[in-house]
Amino acid sequence: MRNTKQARKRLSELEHLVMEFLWKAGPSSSEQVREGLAKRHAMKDATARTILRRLEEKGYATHREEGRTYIYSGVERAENVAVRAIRQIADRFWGGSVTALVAGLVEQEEIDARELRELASKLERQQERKGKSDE
Amino acid sequence: MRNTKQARKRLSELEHLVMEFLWKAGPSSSEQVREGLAKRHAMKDATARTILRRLEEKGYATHREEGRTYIYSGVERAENVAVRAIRQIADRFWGGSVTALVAGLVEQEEIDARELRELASKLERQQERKGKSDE
DNA sequence: GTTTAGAGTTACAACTTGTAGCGGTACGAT
DNA sequence: ATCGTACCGCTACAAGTTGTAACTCTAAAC
Repeated sequence: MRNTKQARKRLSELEHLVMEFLWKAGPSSSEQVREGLAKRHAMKDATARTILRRLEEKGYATHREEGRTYIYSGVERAENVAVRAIRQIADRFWGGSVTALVAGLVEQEEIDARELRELASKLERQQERKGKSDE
Repeated sequence: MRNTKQARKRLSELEHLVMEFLWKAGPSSSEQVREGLAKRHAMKDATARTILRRLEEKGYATHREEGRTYIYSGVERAENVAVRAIRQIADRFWGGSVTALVAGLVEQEEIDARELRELASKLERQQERKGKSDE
């Protein structure tokens, strides 16, 4: 089944919105998606179902059946998808170096160097704790 | 579909490739672009010109005329475009927080916490030096 | 039995993407 | 002056994507 490690297609604007909803709200029916997004983007039920189906075709979502209702959920955690996207940007603009990318973020003043250092220290401590308890 | 809101359109695969070339090689004629990308993506001259024209329409490139030749160049620095893309990802997946995004990168092991801290310290020192000399 | 919620199927116009031909024209060579 | 050539503008077009949804069918709810 030639479909294991596919390079996953891009999401359209609306598809993104729906995925965001799924990630935030958790497993949902098409109707819940439609209602949940009504304010940001109104659509008919059939439309919501089409988007969900396409997301499943593209490999971003799956569904299980609950009675006669389809409950959709994201296949991967949001972070994974996001990180893949970032990785692609790193590849394109910083020769694949995520470190360089972060440096770029600081340079462009998207994040403050001090804040970054504090964050890094915190994460480092967390990691150490985790490392110890893993032994 | 109506994409009335002009928040800069997305680049297609080939458009990306051409922009990368422009950024790396600097101002170039369509012919230079075509030749420069020949190995990665062969195309006829007319095709190269179409892509360049579209890039200009989308606001990513401009051209000046040199004799009867158009010399194209990127409107913004690559970093700006990249950072905008990252910002968008931060918006989508981390509620707009670039800090959270970086934390996510560490969590997903795209970058090591220690490495990040070292980078942050270095950048912080650089920033201080710069801050002082700016006075 | 009739209504109805929800799935499946099909459609379709607008837009995008990659690809390029054709025609005009200003230059440089003959 | 003439002619080939390098370049540009304009036009085209098939595939694919996107947003939007109607229409149909079926099983469950009254």
